Amino acid sequence: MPDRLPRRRKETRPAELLEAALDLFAEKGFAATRMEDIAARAGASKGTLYLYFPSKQAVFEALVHSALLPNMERLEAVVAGYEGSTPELLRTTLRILARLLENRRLIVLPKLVLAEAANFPDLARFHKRAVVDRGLGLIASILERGMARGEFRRQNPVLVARLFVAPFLMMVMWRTTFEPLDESFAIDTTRHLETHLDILLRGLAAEETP
Amino acid sequence: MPDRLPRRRKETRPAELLEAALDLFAEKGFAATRMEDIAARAGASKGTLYLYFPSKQAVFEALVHSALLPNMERLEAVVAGYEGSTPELLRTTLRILARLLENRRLIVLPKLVLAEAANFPDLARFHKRAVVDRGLGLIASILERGMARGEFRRQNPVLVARLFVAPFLMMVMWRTTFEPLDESFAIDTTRHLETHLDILLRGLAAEETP
Amino acid sequence: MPDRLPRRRKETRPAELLEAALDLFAEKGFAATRMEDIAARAGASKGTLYLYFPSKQAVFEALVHSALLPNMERLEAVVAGYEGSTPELLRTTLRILARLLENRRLIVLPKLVLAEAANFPDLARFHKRAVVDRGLGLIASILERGMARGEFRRQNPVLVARLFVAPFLMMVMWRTTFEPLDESFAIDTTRHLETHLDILLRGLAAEETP
Amino acid sequence: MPDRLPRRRKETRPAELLEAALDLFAEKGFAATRMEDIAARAGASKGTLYLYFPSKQAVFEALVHSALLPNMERLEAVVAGYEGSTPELLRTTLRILARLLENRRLIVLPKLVLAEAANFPDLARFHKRAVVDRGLGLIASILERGMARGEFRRQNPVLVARLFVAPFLMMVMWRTTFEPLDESFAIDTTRHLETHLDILLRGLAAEETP
DNA sequence: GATGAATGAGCATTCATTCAT
DNA sequence: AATGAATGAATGCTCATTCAT
Repeated sequence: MPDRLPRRRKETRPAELLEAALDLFAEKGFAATRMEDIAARAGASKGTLYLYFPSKQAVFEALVHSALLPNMERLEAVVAGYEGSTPELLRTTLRILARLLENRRLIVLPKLVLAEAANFPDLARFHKRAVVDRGLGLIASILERGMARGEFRRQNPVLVARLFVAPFLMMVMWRTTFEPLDESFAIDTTRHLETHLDILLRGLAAEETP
Repeated sequence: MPDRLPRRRKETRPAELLEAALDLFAEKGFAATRMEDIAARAGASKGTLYLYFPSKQAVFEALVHSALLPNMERLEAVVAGYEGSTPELLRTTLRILARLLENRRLIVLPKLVLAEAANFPDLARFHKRAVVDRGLGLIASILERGMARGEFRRQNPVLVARLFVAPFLMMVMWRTTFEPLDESFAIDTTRHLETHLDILLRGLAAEETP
Repeated sequence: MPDRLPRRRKETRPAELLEAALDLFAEKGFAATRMEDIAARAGASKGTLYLYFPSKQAVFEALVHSALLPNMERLEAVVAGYEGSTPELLRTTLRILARLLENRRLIVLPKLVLAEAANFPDLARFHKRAVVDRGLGLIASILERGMARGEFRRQNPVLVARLFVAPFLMMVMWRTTFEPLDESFAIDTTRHLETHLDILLRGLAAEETP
Repeated sequence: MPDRLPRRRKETRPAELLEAALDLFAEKGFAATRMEDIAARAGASKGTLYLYFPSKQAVFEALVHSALLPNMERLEAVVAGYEGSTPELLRTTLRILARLLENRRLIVLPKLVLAEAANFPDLARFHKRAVVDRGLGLIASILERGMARGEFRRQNPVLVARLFVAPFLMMVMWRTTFEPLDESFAIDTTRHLETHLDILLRGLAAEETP
């Protein structure tokens, strides 16, 4: 009887399956990951996987929902409650995002969404709305706060938000694309992003009013 | 009368086939594009396609080689012959790259390479060496020129080169991923990149020496 | 009502599939037999065939293993337990092998192995070791027994074993190659082999010791 | 002008093409040999090959005709003119055939005919008539001569002819199937056949009439 | 709830053969 | 006579999905 604890797992099963799926998607990409492999890694059978998710695409979508949205909300909460200077808020935001980039499994999700967008336009649309637009909106609101407080010079906040985010995208693509090829391709994320912020803050600084 | 000159097209056929492949890869991605479709769009048969390219992967590779390398070389030539101020050189570089971004078909190639890197690591390695590293090296050399001439403050040039490039990557991903979903998602590339350069140049400007 | 009991046939399926494969290989040869045909003849789908055998070659190999080895063992057991005179043992051996030749489906396997040896060298190697060498060794041991007991004159037993076997090979090739072309090409196997044994035994007989 | 002697080869071209085909069939078997390869090895183009042979099967047939029949005729001539004892004639016949077996390229033809018989029944039929039946007939006539002259005891000559030939078939299959796998699998053809003849002649010897 | 045997649509690739030049 | 570009039928294999147990 090596097979104890069979029931009662109903609650945890979906999470276990998603975790297995995330691992495999990270390792081999979406197309190369077989439903059977996902089930096997989660210690379940193919049938069970289909019990919780009606299709491979559904697994992918659930993964995106479950992994990205909580982080989104956490970040929004931090920003909402912030009291200090806007440059400091921007630095805090950058560091929170940088910490997310450290999570080797999490980081593959945006890459996957981008890579598979042509195959799953609905998912891409959802991701744009729920992650991209919402994230850019959050950054833009920070920038507006800075402009309103005279800390930044006037600029289109949405536009700058995209520029603020671009180096994160670069890191996502680099780490998911090139780093797996060879360890020596690794980049120092922190330095990359701190330099980014440094240049950005100087570039955004309000004109000296002599 | 599209059906004249059937034989002796050995010279033009590969280019026609690559063009068709690029169109389809752009539309549907690599995996979803069938060899038969490529051939058909080029007005040829499957067998003819295999006459010129031994595999689907080979088509992809030939596409990357033929489309990216010439532009790389053109850019290097411009930079090598430049005489004016470094900020102007950076602006010229940005505009050349921006114009490449306008090419709706060309732009899908980097996206594809990134998306398929896991499936074609050799191609990814080649692309990193021949496009990414080479391109970043070129930008870094421009930045070094500016620092040497006292136009920019001292910074790690490779690091800054990556920051210079990040918004281009963002545009590539945006235009290939989100714009096809809905026309209204389009971004004004020029404004995006000009703002980027504006902030970057300010952020990099040499300290006032009073 | 051939369509009952669709599931839970895991135990019997491989044998059914191999039987179908043997039929088709016998009829059309290895190359000309399609996996789909094998599956269809076994009342299964292509996918099911691949569920049990990872490739066409694997089907072939399983067939060779499953059909030849048991007979090999049976024959060895008979020889090992034999008590009578060696000429009688040789005659018994010949009759057992002759009976195997009667099996119209079994007989195609050696023919196939020979015909496909260039395409499947590993299989050929295995077959040489597991069937040819082992069989020749068995015959050689019988011949040695006869020589040791003074029933046969001294001769290289391995060499003679090959001569003992040659007419069986001839029957295999004849029946698989020429008989299918025309019924009238049939040969009386029994007479062929009994004559063979008759001549061989006389040719091997110990010199009269006057 | 590296391309001299273009014309005038009309006579030799077919022979060159057949030689190339024989080489390749010997190396890789019939199915695995591509028409393009045959043409290339003969220094010609695919089109030229089709100029002389209407199909791959036709190449095969021409090969069988051109390579086997002359040897057949040569052997018949030797037998027809023979004057000595029948055992000696049998030994001479055996040696002529043994020498043919030494020809590594020639030897693959019977193997190919057997292997491909299912795919080319017409060729198999032709081969049976023109080579097998004719050859067995020749041997049978020698055996009849020996029985008529009281050198051999009475036996069905056709039946014994097949037994005489069986070890040659074994050598053909062995050398074409197992020897290419590993040099160490080589057999001493001469000893094999001489032992065969020795046993056969004893086995056939007329009864001592005391 | 859970299983895993069964399905079959889908696609890359090969190569004998044709025929305009 | 000779070429070689073009064709397209044919087939092994994969894997998401279904469903009887």
